[in-house]
Amino acid sequence: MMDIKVAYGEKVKAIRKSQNVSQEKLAELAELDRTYISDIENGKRNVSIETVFKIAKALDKPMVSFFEF
Amino acid sequence: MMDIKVAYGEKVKAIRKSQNVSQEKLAELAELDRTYISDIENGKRNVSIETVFKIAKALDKPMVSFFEF
DNA sequence: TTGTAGACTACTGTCGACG
DNA sequence: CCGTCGACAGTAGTCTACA
Repeated sequence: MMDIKVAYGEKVKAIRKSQNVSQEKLAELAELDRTYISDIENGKRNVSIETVFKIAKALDKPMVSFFEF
Repeated sequence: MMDIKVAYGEKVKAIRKSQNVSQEKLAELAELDRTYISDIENGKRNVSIETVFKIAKALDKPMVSFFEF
C-alpha cells in the first residue's frame, strides 16, 4: 500500500535539494514554518492542497511534478 | 489569482459527471462523507492529499488529472 | 542545517437533519 | 440528487526551544 504522505515528502526533498535550497529558505519562500517543512519531507504530515500549491510555487514547479510516481 | 480549492473542486465535479456518478456514490467509493464531497466540488474546502488520493482512486484517475489546469 | 518535542488555534472531515 | 446548517473530534500548521 502506497503512502501518499511519504511519496510527496520525498518529492519535495528531491526537488528542493536539486535546487540547493535549505528547508529554511523553502519555508521562507513558501511562507510556511521550517519545522513543518521538515515534517512534510519525512512523510509525517497530511498536507492540504493549498500547502502543496505554495510549495510548488516556491520551487517554481507545476503541482503535477509532486504527484508523478 | 487562481484559487486552488475552486480549481480542484471543478475538476472533481467534471470527472465525476463524465462518469455519471452521483456525489453519494463517489462518497461511498472514496469512503468520505457526501456533504463533504458537495463542499469540495463547490470550492469551499482545502482538502488534504490523502483525500485527493482517495477521490482519485474512487474515480480511477491518476492524481495528476486533478491538477492539470 | 535539520529533527524533534510540546503547546496552541484554526480548520478538516463526520454526521443527522432539512429543503 | 444536491446544498447547507450546526455540532463535534481530530489534525494541519505555527512557534519556541534544544540537540
